Amino acid sequence: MVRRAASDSEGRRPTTIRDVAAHAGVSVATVSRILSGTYPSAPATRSKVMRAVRELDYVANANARGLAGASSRSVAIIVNSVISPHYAHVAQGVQTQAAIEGKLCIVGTTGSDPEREFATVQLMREEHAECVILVGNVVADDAYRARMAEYARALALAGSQLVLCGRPELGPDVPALVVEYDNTGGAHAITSHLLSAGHRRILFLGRRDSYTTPESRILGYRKALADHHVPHDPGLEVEGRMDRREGYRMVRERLASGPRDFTAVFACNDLIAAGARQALREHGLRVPDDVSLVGFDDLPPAADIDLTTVHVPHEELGRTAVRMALERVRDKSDMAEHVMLGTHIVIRDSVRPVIRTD
Amino acid sequence: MVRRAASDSEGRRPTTIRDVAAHAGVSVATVSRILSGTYPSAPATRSKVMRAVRELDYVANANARGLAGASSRSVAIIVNSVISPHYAHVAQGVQTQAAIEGKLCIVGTTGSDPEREFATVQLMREEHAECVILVGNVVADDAYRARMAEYARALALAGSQLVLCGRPELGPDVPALVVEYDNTGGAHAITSHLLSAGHRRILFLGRRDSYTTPESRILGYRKALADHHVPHDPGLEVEGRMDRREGYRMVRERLASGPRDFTAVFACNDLIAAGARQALREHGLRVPDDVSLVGFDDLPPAADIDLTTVHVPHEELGRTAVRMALERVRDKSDMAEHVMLGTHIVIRDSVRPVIRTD
DNA sequence: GACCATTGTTTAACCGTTTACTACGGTTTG
DNA sequence: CAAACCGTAGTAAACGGTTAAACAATGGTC
Repeated sequence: MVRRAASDSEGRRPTTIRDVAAHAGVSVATVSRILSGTYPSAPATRSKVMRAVRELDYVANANARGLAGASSRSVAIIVNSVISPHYAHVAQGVQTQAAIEGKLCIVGTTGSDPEREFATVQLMREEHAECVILVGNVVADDAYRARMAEYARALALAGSQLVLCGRPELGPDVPALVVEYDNTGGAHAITSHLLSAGHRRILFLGRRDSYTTPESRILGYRKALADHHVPHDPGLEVEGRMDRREGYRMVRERLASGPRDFTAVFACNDLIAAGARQALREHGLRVPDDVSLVGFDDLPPAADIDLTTVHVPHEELGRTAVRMALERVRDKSDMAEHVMLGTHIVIRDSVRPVIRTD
Repeated sequence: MVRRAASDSEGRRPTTIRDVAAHAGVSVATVSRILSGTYPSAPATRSKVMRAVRELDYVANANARGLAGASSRSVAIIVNSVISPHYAHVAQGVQTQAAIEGKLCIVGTTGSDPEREFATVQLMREEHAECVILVGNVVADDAYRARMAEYARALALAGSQLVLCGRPELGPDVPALVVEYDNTGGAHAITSHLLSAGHRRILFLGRRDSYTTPESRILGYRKALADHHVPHDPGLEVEGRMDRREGYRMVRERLASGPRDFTAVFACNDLIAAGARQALREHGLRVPDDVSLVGFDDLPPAADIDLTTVHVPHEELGRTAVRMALERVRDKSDMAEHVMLGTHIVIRDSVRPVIRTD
């Protein structure tokens, strides 16, 4: 079996604050106070202690520190997957802000499995993270909401704070912060952009009922149509998941099934747009000359394919989530509980005015 | 607004193991043992305890648990940036394996700043992570190596384990695991692929100076040339950073500066290849008809542009790093300390046999 | 009916910090 | 001149678990 007996496993055990105190000839409390810098101390004592720390290569034990009441130093973020650019960029923002605040970042992934999401939140609760940031869209049925609301309360009770990042709130009395971005507004703006260019039949790719993100985007699309008095044809809303392959599939199937009945495509995100673009090309249709194409997200690949799209402030989303949560936890102030960050369209070269053939 | 006033901030403090014990009518020790499942217990007691846990919504305090000697539950990973696909994929592997082993994952980012890297390792030491995985290439001068070697020793002393992932080892007596992949072999293979297609003048795009990854890739390139008895022209090795923009720049400048003197391009990674491809196209050169193009990494964008490239087992890299480190920490066995994962070329549609014009 | 092995539980000693209290010289102050 | 104050530093009690060792209950054996 494993021996971790004090005898052999480690010739020396790691240095503790006691060792430092002894080495510097002061008390443990003094060392603690000097290291946390939260107390006046005589310069002489201070330098004695610092020297001891250096000589013994001492680092504090985060567990002990956390136990003894000092607030934990960590921020938790839970995402579907680390390799999705969308989540990665939000995570980057979280990282950045966490680093600024001197915290470190615990990451959990769920693979889009609600059960794993719950389990991960629980883990973060064990870990006493200062806040738990849940990012990304999700199927939001009532059972889910109710259960997550419980978790939010449990976190609050433990002095932590749940943050919903890029997803709608759980309910009126749930102690959770919400940092959203304007999906509907962005979709409205970019649809209007197409409409202003004269497009009337705009294919929407990526409809998925009950997923919050595509749902609010499609709302913006419909509203823009209505505002421009363009009749809404539900047949133009194609259903599919939010990845490149699906974008390819949706357009390919659409083109195979009959004559082209649209002049522009609004892909629910840039990945879908990339796939759609490929399918269009393979069908001999050039973007933007033959078909206009827009996306949503403005992640790096969008620039690569000159895609006009909606910019989502991913990193700012992450940073804001951390900032708000920490202020909340620190001051217990009555700060905003719901923030909506703006989106705006980024015009590149994937839209052309429609040429009226009639 | 929400009231979180200090007075009632916590009407109840979070549940402790003592509360559970009282509620179940057993001792604290019994609860602890039943929860960690590391001790026989009567079914009746067990169910009493579990019920109490459920009723009180108890979760253990990770800090206390970590303090009391049970090994920590976390794995640390340090990367340059979360939004780089390369790192993201390795991180995904780390996440996956960590989840399997029931650990969670602390992530630190360095922004390629060695100083921040050191600081982050130190933080992970405080945090008592079971292992610290350092991923990505780095300028590896002697001073850096020596200092990192010290950190490796400090970690080992504390029962943790440094893992270098995708970078060369620090030195002979440094207690650090190394999980690499075969950069040189991959570069050799794909260069040979081009050579077999008849290409003789192959432009190499990437950085040469002291960064470990491009350095070992260029070595494979040169060796393949030598093996095929093709004269090596240093003028074909173009210098630039490892991103898309630079790939674009390098090719553009090259084409602007004189007649095209190459038939194929070996981009040091897929991003460079994507940029190069765009520059080629803008210059009226089609891939692969006019110019063959290969990359390195095999990340998703490569498939999008039909790029023949070298597959790097990113996720496996991460998984292996965690697996090895944990076995090491557990058994203190004399396992392999240095693993080299294989790479292989993935043939898509970006290479054509050269048409001899002479 | 005393003895023993087995099983299940409790007692108590840590783990390494933080943080009230407290102590103590030396100034001010009333 | 005693009292209040100030800046530092020490003492010791948490913090919430784990775990070795002690202990009680149980049933089987001679």
